Amino acid sequence: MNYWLFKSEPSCFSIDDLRARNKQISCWDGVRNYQVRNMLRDEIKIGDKAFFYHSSCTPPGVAGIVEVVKNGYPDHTAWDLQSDHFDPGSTPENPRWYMVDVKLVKKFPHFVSLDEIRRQSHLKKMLILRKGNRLSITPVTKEEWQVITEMGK
DNA sequence: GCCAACGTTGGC
DNA sequence: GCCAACGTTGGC
Repeated sequence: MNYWLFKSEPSCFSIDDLRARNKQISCWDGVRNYQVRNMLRDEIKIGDKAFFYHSSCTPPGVAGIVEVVKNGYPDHTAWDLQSDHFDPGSTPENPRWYMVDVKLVKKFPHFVSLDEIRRQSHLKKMLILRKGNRLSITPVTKEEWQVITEMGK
């Protein structure tokens, strides 16, 4: 079982939006980066857990935990003309983009801000802290997982 | 295959 | 709104 960090802008899709969903399950759609696509298609599996990270907001940080409940499958928003993520290069016959389904495990009682993460010596190597990191999904080590989970209590 | 121009991300 | 950093695009 692997650990991940999933970024989302809360103005677009927040942890409370997920909580409001039927069964607190949602597809994680809209990824349009090949490296992250490969993770969604090949590496991220049912039972994996991920931090739900709020980006481009004040403050940014980890809002809670989700669990993967469906393995990678084609992201149909890519062939939806109405979607912001429409991509004419992707078709049902030859899908270019993938997504997984996630289910809310918990919203942290204590939101773990980026600032707190930065100040924690055990978290210095997190990819989220690397300048210029452009991946909306990044792997998380077991130690990082445990530290942040503890901070969220 | 190079690389300049452009677009996007995301913290501040 | 700024801007650094990176990915993508497209002409050559």
